[in-house]
Amino acid sequence: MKSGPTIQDIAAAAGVSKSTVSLVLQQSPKIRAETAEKVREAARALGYVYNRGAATLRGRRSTTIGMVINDLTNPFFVELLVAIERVLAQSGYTTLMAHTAEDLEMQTRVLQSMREQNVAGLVMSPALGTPDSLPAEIRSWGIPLVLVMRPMGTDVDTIGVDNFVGFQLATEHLIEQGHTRIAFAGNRAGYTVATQRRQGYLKAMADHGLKVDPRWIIDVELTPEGGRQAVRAIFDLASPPTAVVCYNDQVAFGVLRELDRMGKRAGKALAVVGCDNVVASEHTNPPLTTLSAGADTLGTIASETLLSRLEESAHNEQPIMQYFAKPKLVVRESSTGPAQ
Amino acid sequence: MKSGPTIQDIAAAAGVSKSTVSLVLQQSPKIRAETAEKVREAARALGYVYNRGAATLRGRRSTTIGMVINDLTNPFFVELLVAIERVLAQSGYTTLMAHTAEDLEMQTRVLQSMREQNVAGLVMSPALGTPDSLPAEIRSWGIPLVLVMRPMGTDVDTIGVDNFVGFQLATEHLIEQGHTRIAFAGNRAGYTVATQRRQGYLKAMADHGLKVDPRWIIDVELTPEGGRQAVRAIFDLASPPTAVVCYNDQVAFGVLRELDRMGKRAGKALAVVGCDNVVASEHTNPPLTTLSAGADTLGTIASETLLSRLEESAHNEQPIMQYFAKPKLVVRESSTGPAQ
DNA sequence: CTGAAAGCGCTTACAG
DNA sequence: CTGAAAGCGCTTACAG
Repeated sequence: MKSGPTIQDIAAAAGVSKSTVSLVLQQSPKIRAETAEKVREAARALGYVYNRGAATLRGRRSTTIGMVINDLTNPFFVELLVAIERVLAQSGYTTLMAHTAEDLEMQTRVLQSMREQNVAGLVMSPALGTPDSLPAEIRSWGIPLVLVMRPMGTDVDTIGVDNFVGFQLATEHLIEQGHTRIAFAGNRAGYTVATQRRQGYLKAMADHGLKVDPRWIIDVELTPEGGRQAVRAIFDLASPPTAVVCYNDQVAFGVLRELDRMGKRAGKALAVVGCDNVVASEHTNPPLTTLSAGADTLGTIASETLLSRLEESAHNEQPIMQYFAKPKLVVRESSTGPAQ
Repeated sequence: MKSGPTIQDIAAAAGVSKSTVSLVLQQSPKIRAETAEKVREAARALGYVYNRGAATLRGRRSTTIGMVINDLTNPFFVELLVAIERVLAQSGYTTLMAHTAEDLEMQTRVLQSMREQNVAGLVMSPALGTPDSLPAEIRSWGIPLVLVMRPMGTDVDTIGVDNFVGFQLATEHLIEQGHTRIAFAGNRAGYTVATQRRQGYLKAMADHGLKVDPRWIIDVELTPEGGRQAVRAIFDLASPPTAVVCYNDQVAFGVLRELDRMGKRAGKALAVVGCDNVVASEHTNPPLTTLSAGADTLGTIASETLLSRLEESAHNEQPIMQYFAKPKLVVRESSTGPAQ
């Protein structure tokens, strides 16, 4: 860190005061055009770089936003992150990113670090097992928080998907294809999102008068390896299901892989539906039918929710935002077989 | 941003001076243990949060590292990012992340923003078409720079892979399987990394006395869609190649997909090798043979290179680091067929 | 081992 | 429309 010219140096070069330089840099209309031009010229000539840290300290408002993500190995979150970063950058904010890898201790460290860095706001997808009290704690720090994908009560701005409706949709699609024995892969006990998804599945089954064998509801890790286990569990049954709804695309990828290894074809031996519509789902063999929440749209809404919180004053507080997008089903070969 | 207690408040509560509090927070051995404990207790009681921005301003050294990545949709870079972040966090640094999406204007903006944020150092995978002068320019800013994956001359610390050796290896593996007509998918004119990879491929072919039809060297986008085009180009030839070396796993995914669509099986109709060993390469159908550079190792080395630059003084400058890992070939079914 | 003082680079009322 | 002055929260020589 060698320290370059400061506004003081510009002021001297342009023959004005520090205050004037500062106002010019903030594009203040209070400064005459010629003066402003003279100042900008001097700044350019000196190779001036604005010191945002000093401005934050003095001005008491920061332009960095913290983004805490639980799982960057899931491409859906990468797409979400990219979308959020894009919108925030357009509004002049810098994104401080952190990855918790579903580790609560890491999450605590990361949040601490973000406080120390003086973030103006926080977008967060909480790690599994995050205590329900965390949103209230963050609020007590005076940092606006928007939760993404993983709801934690109704007191905090939340952007996510309607998992119940989505999994109902996915299950009904399989029922329409003539399936009556449908499994659910990726149930995780005590995990809100998994519960919502399971209940959407159960609702669709019940609505169509289909019985569900408890062994069809398979608790596996939410990874490709989990998906492979699920397939083995399914074909271990005396009369195995003919279709499976997977917790997400990662699980579905494992399902497709294990089917292939067994010499079976997804869509024929077992109809498969995923969730997230990650880019790779279009390129699997066969291509994966999956629920699309639109990472791009969700990221945009999340950013905009946070931005409007940052702009609001004490008098014009807006109501809590709870937005759950209705997913769409993108039908590909894994659920229909090559015939269609 | 509500402003909490400062070291001044702690000093008052603990009955010591500001200086003492500051020293305690820096774990200075100059302070007696009892005094330190008293100060820490007061800080805890007041709910104190360290203001890193103020410290940076006064101390003239920053603890944030900028990380500029060209393509987060490629999971390899995500793995790299995660590794780098982990190592830097262990050394007390915070990572400021930015994604350029191969856009030069975006890259310029992002670098500007990082300068304003006072980053102590920069890890960067430059966007395609970055001018050769950029590393020198960044050096002139006084910010240490480590390049990852994409070399730009020998004057700057660079961590990457030996693409030449890697693609030689990949091609030789296919030759050992009995292939003599081998294509290269993902040549991009004027792109250093693509050139290195192509030359590794050509070397292996030449070493084994195999001729290369120019139409086997296929220039496509470095995406799954590019891979699909490559397959169509291959089977349009009168006597098509029986194997293909792909620029990276993304391209290979498209190749596998298009083969499947044509009712052909990778490993039988066409042997396929990728590069990067991204997590998903293990879960394709069939699983993908690919070059592994070890994102984790590379990320660790890159971070450590940067950290040692940050610690060095003017007197003990270390030589430029140019580290190119020899990739390993992970052999899976896409290059051997199910027989093996 | 601890305290008083200066100052990092900026912004923001307050005068004029 | 512009300038002089105070101060954001911290660190770092310098005394003692």
